[in-house]
Amino acid sequence: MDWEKLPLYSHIITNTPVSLAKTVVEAKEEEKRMEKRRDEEEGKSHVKRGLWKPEEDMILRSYIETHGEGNWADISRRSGLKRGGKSCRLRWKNYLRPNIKRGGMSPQEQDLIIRMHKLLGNRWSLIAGRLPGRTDNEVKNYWNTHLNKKSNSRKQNAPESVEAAPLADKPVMSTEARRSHGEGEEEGTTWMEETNCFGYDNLVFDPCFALTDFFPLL
DNA sequence: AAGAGTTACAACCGCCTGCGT
DNA sequence: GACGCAGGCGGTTGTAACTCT
Repeated sequence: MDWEKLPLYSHIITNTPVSLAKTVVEAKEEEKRMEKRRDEEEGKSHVKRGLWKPEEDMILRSYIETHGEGNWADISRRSGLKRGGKSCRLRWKNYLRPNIKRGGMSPQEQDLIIRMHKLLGNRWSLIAGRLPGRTDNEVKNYWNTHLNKKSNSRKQNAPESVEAAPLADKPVMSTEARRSHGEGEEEGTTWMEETNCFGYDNLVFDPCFALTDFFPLL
């Protein structure tokens, strides 16, 4: 139990006055603020923010290509980029990584996102994991800007849900897209494939797609 | 042409978890 | 068990690009 986060309760058990418990939290926050200010004054805090420049992308990409991923704080230090480790990781993961698919979502992808979201809620990384080349950030953004409205309007206008729509009406992936998603490379069928509960020939049914994705406690 | 409003998406922030010490 | 650190995640914000008036 983190008593510092529960000053109102901690004082009951430990006989610590509320004011004192609060002071501990406030003191820590003040300490953090002071430290930040000191860093800024000393010029230590020169972490760059905002949009990434092409030169920065190039540096990060070439560094990771030679040294590999992992230890992002180290990468940000050693590559000479004045970016935080987290920022480097995010930029690589969402933008620079190979096999990132950019551009608009296909109707299949859109529909899959809607269905997965219905099943999983805002578990963006899990949803993105079923969309090859798409990142959680991209899926999340796409949902917030496009599909959220769409799904709301569907709820209002159409009494029958997406699930109720006949599977035969669903668009089918192009041969090109199938190939790029590795169709024919796996042998055997999964439970998901057999039941084909999403109504697509491919896209989500990779061998790693387990029931535990939906029900992690199983 | 220009300013206001809207949209799309890149990036940041804070919290949580897992792991090593 | 406590602590610190790194990485991952979802929510939120910032901003460039676009559209409307």
